[in-house]
Amino acid sequence: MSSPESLSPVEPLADEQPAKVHLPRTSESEDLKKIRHTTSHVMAMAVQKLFPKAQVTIGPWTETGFYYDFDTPEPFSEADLKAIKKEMERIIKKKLPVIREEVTRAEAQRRIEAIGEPYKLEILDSIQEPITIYHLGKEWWDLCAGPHVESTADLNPKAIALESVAGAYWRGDETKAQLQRIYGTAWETPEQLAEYQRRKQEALRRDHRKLGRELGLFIFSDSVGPGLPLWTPKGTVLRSTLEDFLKQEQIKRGYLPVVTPHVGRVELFKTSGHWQKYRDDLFPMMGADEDEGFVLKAMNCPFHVQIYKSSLRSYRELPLRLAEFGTVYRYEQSGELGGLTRVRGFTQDDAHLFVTPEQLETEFLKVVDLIQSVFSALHLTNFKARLSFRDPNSDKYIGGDEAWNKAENAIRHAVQTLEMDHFEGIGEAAFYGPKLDFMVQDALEREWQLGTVQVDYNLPERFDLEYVAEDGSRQRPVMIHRAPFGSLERLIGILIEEYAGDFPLWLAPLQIRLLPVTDEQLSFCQAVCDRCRAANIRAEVDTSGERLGKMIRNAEKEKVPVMAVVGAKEQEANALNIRTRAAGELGALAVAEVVDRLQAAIRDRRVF
RNA sequence: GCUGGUGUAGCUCAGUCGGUAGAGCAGCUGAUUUGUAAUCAGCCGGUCGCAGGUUCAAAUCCUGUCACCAGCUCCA
Repeated sequence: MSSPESLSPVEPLADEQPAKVHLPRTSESEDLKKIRHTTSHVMAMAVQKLFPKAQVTIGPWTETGFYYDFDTPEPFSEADLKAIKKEMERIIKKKLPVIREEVTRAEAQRRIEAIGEPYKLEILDSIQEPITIYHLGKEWWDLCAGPHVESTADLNPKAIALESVAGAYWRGDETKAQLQRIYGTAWETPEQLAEYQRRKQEALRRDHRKLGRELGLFIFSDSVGPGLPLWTPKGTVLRSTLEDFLKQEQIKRGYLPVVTPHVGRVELFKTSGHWQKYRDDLFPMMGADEDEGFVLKAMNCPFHVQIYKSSLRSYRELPLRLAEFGTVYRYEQSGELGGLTRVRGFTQDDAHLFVTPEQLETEFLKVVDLIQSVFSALHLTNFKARLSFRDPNSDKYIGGDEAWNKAENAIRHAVQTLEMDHFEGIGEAAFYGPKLDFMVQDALEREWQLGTVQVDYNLPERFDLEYVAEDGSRQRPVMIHRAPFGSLERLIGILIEEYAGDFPLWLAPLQIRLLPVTDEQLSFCQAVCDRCRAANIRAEVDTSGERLGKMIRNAEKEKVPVMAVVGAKEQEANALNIRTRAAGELGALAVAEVVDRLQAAIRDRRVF
């Protein structure tokens, strides 16, 4: 991964929340791969022993464990899982040898037909030679590419756990049968298993849903509806600080701010093509079935396009960069919603760049540079860049081959120029063009897309956009859609987990809290607080009348970065006794010095 | 949307075999005026997610429904 120059030194985080612990993953260890493969076979064998009617389908390993899908008349209960685990222990104790056998396609087919498992036949059709079968002693076998351990004696039942049951569609296809999937995890030693489980617990502690409630950043209300977060005062400070930060960066780079409505005519989205493509995801409003009807805005592009179209554009005006923090609404499937990472109403830090074909690559590079500098200011170093290209065998994309190839090459070239670590995701493109996505992981190591840059030859076509070129001819501009944050909601969710709630000073909803040792210092504290606020520092006085120890405890729990203790001595000397979360007690400092240092630290996005 | 799990006070959680709900924290009030992570006492707080059903009696059993969590599918 490229490491762009940091805009500010890395801020140390208070270590109350342990740092992420890296566990060995299957992709890194051949031994774990073997263990998980064999364990999954043992589980399938156990299931078939206890539930002879269960059809076994497929059972790969995952990064932290394994799963197997079964077609059963009755879903598995928790009691069933316990019984299956017991049966697995019995099988492991038998010390069955794991034997690899290479067979011809015809032979494999004959054997599968003999045991009557139609799912295996489908799998057989889709796999390449050589076809291998792995046996557990003489009692059970399955098609499997391996590798496996040599004997079930190599498995440690105490390092294995069955975790959950979930529905999963056969071959991931919604229209096909839903199977019962059992997830498990397997390790070399019980200690590794315990470490893995402890790690999952820890992830739960830095979960943004939990921290968001504890720190009072946002809420959900049953009366408002699922997937619609409400921002409390503290969360709103965080939001607008991020917004202001990006707005300033954008002004420096020649973006022009715009504001567009939250609803628009159905007709607009028919022209853009979104209506046909994403009909079910739009929130309908009155008369949405007719062209005169309205829907809630689900994307900003068609609105910005209207602004572009509002006058005849000259090549001298391009690139035209229209930016808006646009709130959009999408009716996501209910099972998809979760915390701030997947919501139904969210604010995109959206901008649309209208450029000439010649400007495309330069502008694309500039956008990527902006995204990199934003990520670096936020200390989000743990991201991956994904080149999202179309699947050449699918027909869900709009636009000609030539335009697609041109755009894909431009993106590839840009990424190479910036020497950015990346991977290609075939079939991940938007229907109107290829894109470059920035992926980050949440506390539970699930991947989310944040920033995105998308090239679009389609909308200019559909809306018949033009500019007047140097030679007086009418030309078609290219559009770049881009959102460094992706959505403010998702970004904040990820940031809460990344920082474990411990926001850097410049982002912290409250930056300094003044703690009067006795009521005698209340008015002095109030005066200092006013002075801080006048200097744009987010300050507050603790008026609870509690003892100092309790006030400090409360401030620490709320993760206030700077605390100022004020007793008789400090008031006398016009000073503050500073304690920071990151560095502890710093001793007495003059009020003026504290204000200056705070201002500078906030401006430079540093620690106090 | 599908499969499984979970819903008890603002938060974290008890609640046995069906017999009309309990703790800590938070909040409020009072006393205390306190020097670097919890001062003491009292008080307030619940249609047990919601709606039906079974029963003399339901937080507890049954059905439906809503929300949340994990996974699947989708994702501009």
